[in-house]
Amino acid sequence: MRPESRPANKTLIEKILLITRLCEDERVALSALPFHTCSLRPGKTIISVGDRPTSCFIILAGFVTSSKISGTSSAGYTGIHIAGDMPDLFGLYLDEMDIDMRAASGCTLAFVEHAAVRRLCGDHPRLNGALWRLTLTDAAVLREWIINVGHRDAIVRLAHLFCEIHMRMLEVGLAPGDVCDFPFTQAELADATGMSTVHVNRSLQQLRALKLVSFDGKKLAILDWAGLAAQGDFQANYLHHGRGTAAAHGRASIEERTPHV
Amino acid sequence: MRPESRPANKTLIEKILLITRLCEDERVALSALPFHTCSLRPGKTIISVGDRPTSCFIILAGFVTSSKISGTSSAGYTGIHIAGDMPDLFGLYLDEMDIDMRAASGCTLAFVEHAAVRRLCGDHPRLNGALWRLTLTDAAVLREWIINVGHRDAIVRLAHLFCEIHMRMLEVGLAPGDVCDFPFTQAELADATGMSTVHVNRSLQQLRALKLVSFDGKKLAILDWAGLAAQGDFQANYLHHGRGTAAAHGRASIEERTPHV
DNA sequence: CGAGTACTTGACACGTTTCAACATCCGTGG
DNA sequence: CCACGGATGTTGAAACGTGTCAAGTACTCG
Repeated sequence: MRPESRPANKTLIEKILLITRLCEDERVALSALPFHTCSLRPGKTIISVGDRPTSCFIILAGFVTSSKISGTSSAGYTGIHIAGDMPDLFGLYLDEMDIDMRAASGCTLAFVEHAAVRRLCGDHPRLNGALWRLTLTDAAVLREWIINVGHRDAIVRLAHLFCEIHMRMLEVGLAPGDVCDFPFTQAELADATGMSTVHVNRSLQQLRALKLVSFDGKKLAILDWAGLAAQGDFQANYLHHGRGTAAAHGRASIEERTPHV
Repeated sequence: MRPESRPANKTLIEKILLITRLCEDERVALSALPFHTCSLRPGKTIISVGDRPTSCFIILAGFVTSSKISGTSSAGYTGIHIAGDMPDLFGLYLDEMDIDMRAASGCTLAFVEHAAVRRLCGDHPRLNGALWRLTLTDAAVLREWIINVGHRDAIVRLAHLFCEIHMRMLEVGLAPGDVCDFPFTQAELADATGMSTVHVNRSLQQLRALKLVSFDGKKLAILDWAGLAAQGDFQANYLHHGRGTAAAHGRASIEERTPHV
């Protein structure tokens, strides 16, 4: 409730540093962002379809899921968000939320008022770009999910999901020794992959039998990265790691790309 | 090649007007954007995975598809883009393209250099916001596609796709009398919905038998909107029509949204 | 007119879902 | 401490939706 004073949005800064270089000025501005943290129990709803939030949040710890068709028995996840993510940043420019978001585990969030973010973006063009880019990499993950749930079959789907989560956890330093938290039930994996709980169970057993992963509903351990990536048809390019080129030196010019017909 | 002089980015302005109010200043700046148009034959590749474009394009006429796993026989569409869209705007901040884009029909595109767009965004904060918002509504469509291909069955999937395309065409004035162009083969619908060509054919026949749509590979006519929307589990909210509220008067405050646990 | 492309149809195979029963784990309260 | 109950995981058998294969038809364009 009351604005916290400790500089805990270090998490966001680190995340942004993954993709953009910041000057001192910009770091200071980021650190000065007013926010307040709060802790949520697993299962707690954060936002619902139709909401018009005036703030957005950074996940400091834990997991958050996005879903649609909440009414029905099966949820239909559109995304899984981990520490460092800012999953509802898109609310900054979208009128109404089109998804529900829930705390998939106990988690702590840092809320920032939209107004403050807008001010930040106005004052610091490169931070504006960095945040915009954050929403674009999220969109890139959405594209991959479309392929995953729509065009790959069960075992591949699951393997791919594990690869993605693990890779993203690695990126933010949360997967030491190829092990990371992943407190999801098989039913939740079913929601994330568009399969039935029973089939998730069976596919999991196959992945275990192949000695690719170990997963107990709490921790995810990758036993054989190359093998799992092969099994999961996983190429990490869509995650857009590394610093973006705001002043891109592209190789392909317009002429090369669009031969006139 | 040579910068065109006629003011044909009217299309983009109209699109942006759908979501944001512009002042005279901003309209002038938009109209002054240097661009050059080109026409493409159907099937022409526009961008490929790995490209690092230095410009982006607005679709002035025709249809463009985004896809992944291009190598394989079946394509795996991640999106269908129509006139007024700026489907690769995300390249402005993403290093490498993670999708392929093809002209699905003959189409004419207007290319704008990234540098020019960046300048525009720097000079006009509200245009910056409008373009950002464009990428966010695209992302909202991606979320819906995840649900569509992952959680709905064949007939519903197809019906939903038809609803979406038609609604978006309506939005930009290209579906007078509930009829719009939609020059796609059944094989392409299969790529877009993650089903086999044969099953697309059979599902189509069911939709026709229900007198919901008429579709001949060129034109799409909605015969019964309410019926089709029901059949397709379609709610238009995710398209985020109407003007966004950059200075949102939200009802839900942080306190309401996030009870402290 | 011929050839290629798109569409249509039928029969069959297969992956996945559903249902139902059972086992296991874990927190809670007696 | 143990007993209980609920949620989670596991297993089998059967039903169903969708994919695959293969043949055939209709259309379009040169």
